[in-house]
Amino acid sequence: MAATETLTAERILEATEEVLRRYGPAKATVVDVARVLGVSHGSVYRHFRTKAALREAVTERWLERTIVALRPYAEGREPADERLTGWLTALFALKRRKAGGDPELMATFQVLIGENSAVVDRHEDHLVEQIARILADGRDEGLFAAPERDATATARAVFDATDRFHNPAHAADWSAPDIEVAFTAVVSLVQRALRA
Amino acid sequence: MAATETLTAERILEATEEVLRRYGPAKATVVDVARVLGVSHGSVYRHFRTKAALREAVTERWLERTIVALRPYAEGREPADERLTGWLTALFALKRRKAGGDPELMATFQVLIGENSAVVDRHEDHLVEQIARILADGRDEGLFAAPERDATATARAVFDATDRFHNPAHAADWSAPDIEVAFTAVVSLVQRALRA
DNA sequence: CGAATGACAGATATTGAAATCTGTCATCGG
DNA sequence: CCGATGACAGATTTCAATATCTGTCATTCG
Repeated sequence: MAATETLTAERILEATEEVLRRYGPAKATVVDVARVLGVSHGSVYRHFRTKAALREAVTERWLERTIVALRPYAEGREPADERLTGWLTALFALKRRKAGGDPELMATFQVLIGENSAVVDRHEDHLVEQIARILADGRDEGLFAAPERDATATARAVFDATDRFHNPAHAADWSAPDIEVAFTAVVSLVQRALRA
Repeated sequence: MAATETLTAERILEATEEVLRRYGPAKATVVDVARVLGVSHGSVYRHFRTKAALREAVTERWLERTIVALRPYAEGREPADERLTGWLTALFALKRRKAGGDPELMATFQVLIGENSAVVDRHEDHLVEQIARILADGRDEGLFAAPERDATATARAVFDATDRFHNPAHAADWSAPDIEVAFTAVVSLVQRALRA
């Protein structure tokens, strides 16, 4: 293949993603990754100590994309209530599109998530921080009531309350006919709870 | 064993539950059930058309117990907001005790739930109806605002918002140290949303 | 006569031998 | 000198032969 290019962690991660896509989490091997790159599997171990570390890095990269996609809502200048609904809707749409568009890839992703709970915990903290930022802005704008405790705790509650609409564990439910209705109902419940 | 007693659907269900407990969902067979009862497996098929129907019946029985345990809250005479918190807390405690006390049994239960989504859907409808009843009482008492749509839709939103604290898919999270805090935060979010 | 049995066919699960994979490391080549 | 290689040991997975299970039904038993 492109044996001329130097072997970087980045290129290995891309190849790993491709192998995971093609063979799924059960059959994707380090040897497969090396084959895609046209190198020996020993070379892969120069950049990643174990297969688990490699898969963890892929998981991290994958989750990072969600953070980036949601940043516009977290950092926007619109009224906080609109940004919150926008953020929640965007997150749901993102996950749902991924789950609906390629169920196998979603299943793969779910396996990786299950393997890397520490990475997922950090990712959730990032998401909750984005919500907390919207809540803090909302309080400053007088749209949201001042939280009883800190904004992060309330943000976590909002994240937990909408769990059914972003946690991949529920992906199977997202093709139900009335899922949109259920989502809208929970979002307006949350909005009512926050309103000043 | 007690070959003198007549073979009833009830006795078969008890035996099936025991076999599921002992061997788990993967290894529990109709032959095992028959062995526990001291009959031939053909006799079991006189009462249940298939193994799937037998497992479905066990699942239904299992879920029914939750409905019964929560009825006092659904039908109590205390103020509706207290009843709602009580109901949600009782449901969480029930599931959590089951998950924490016997993780293997919980895993078995989860497999059965996955196999019988129709039964689970009906069960959820019952639970939502219990919440709806509390909400309707709360509206009559002037504690809760009149719902924008019907009480059942709002009840479903409350059920969905607390999903993380009763859906067995999240059982693994329930031993986290701050799960109580997270639960309390979501419940007070919900209460704030409902308040008149 | 109606409930229970057990032999049976096809489907599913188990098992253990063979193949593949993971992770290491002495060696190679630019 | 430094990244890449490939042989290797132990762990894991695959595969096909074997055993068990599901669901039916003709027959038995009380």
